[in-house]
Amino acid sequence: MRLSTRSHYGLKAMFDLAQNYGSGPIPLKTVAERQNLSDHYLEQLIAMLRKAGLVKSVRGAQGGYVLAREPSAINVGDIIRALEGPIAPVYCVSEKDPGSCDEADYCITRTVWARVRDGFTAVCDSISLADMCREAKESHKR
Amino acid sequence: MRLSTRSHYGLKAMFDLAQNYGSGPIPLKTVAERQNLSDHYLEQLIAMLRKAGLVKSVRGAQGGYVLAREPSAINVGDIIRALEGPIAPVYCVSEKDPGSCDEADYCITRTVWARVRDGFTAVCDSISLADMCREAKESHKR
DNA sequence: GGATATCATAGCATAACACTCGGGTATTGT
DNA sequence: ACAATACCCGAGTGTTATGCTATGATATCC
Repeated sequence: MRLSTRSHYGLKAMFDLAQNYGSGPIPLKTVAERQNLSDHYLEQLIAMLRKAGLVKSVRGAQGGYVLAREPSAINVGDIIRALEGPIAPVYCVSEKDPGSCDEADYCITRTVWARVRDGFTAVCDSISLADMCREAKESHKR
Repeated sequence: MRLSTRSHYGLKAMFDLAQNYGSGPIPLKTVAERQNLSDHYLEQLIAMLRKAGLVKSVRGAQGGYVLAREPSAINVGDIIRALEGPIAPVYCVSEKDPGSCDEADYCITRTVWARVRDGFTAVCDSISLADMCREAKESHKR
């Protein structure tokens, strides 16, 4: 099981924006430098996040990106879905468009994959950016 | 999030062997036909399962494959690991060889991926082939 | 010894991934 | 006005994984 680096980088970037939430728009270059990512590549990723309605952009000088909602209202699952598409361990149990499998009715393996998917999404949807910020604060104390 | 078809096909094949557990070795061609898979490709997959110690082979005429252990002692996680390698949403939290990330100590996103991984493995390791056989029997009643 | 199987390796077309590059457009401050 | 800043967009590219197919060798049973 593997996610692409899109999720990896995307979560880093979103976490960065969450930690700076309230300080106005943050230029992408700043995020890329802080998180040690290629800024050109990150641009493509943030475009996906913008189209998914997770971030808002402010163009021009002193512009940048801001979270579209409060950190507590954005969770890891949102980010993964925006960057990797609907969550599906195998195509026939895709979140979106269940996939047309003629064995769907009686296929036992299918129900297994559905449970695997649900276990995965349960975790992803239970962790918000706000949770991560809180955790970061606590780990910094020590 | 996506698994390759290896897991998809592999689970189907292993489930087939589980349902025929106790009837001696099953030739791969039979499994492939029943599960509607390319037998040549399945051969490669079962080789991986054999090397992982999940199935035993009997060569020659009247030969075939048998589960190496009882269906209750083989779970979905075993099969996925055999076919896809160690489970890791992102490289830095791989089950095997955690990956050398210099940010590992303080990286918050890393702890998130670890939780995602654990949620995933918890489900996979909780479903055995025996469970699937039982489920199949019950759904057949109806 | 022939039929039936597993075993092993190589090859190959397609697609996804992880970028880079080169521009264009909007906004701000001077 | 104009330059600097920063978002926006599409095309191109090397690498890797995927999902096969094909060919042949080896072992075992009857």
